[in-house]
Amino acid sequence: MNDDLTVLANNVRIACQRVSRRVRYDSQTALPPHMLSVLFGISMGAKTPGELADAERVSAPSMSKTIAALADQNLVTRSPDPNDGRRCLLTLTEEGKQTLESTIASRDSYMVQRLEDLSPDDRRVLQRAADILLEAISR
Amino acid sequence: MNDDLTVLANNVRIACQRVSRRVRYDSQTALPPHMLSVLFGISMGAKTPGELADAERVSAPSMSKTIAALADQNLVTRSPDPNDGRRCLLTLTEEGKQTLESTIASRDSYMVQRLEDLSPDDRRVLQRAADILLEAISR
DNA sequence: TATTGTTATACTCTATAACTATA
DNA sequence: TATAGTTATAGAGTATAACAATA
Repeated sequence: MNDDLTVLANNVRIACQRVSRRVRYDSQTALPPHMLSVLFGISMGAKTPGELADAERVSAPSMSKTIAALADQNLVTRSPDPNDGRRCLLTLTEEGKQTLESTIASRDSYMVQRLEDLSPDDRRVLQRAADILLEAISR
Repeated sequence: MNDDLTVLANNVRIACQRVSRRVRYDSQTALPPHMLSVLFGISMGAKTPGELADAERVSAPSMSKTIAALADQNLVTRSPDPNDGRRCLLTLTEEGKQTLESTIASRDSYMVQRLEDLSPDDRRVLQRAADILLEAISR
């Protein structure tokens, strides 16, 4: 039917997965991935454990445990929701923000090293590709 | 210093990680990721548990266990290396090949759906970007 | 003696089931 | 009665340490 598109899809998928893997493996992380994802989720606006469990596709008890661990390390604060006593509201501590920032910086620094020898033209291609991909997977 | 490059690196990284995540979450997989990685590793030429442990950045005992599980499910065969009695040589069974193929097909099918509405121009951009990225991370 | 792979044991992350508190 | 979150318990996956077999 449409083999060209399948080939493209495969190439794009492989490239994205390899980049992700290298970023994960080769850059410094102070925390395991599931904890970082939660910090990132909160920084992106998630407020409750339930929201985060849905977003991370993880069970509610798993998220409880992860959040408890983050709270133990003083990276996240839990406070009761004044409007709904069943809920709790999550915020990043200063330490949590810093941990997240330094992880992002380390990952970006890895990517910068990979991209710094590219021509201006190649950089434009990558920037456009990033935009196209984010648009394509958000539809 | 070079903020433009940092911004580009961040955008590219985010796009790749989101694509990877969506592929993992939204496509059908018959096996957990670590098992699939091993099947893929063997299909790409890895021959021994040690090679795979290095490639996957996993301990030797973990790899032993994963391979044992794959052998139990008749997806991989272990046979003694005739030239070195300490080693064992791994091969995919027919069932292992099929499992890998169907997973790849499912992932590519997910990507095809995401990309099928793109213009020819956008597709060219993605193809070039995939090439650029693979080259950049292999240096 | 060094290397390849496995077994023994323990820790982490995850899940389902059961529980508490609130709506 | 339903919902948000936690606690109890168990099942994967991983790691380090100790071991067996071969180089």
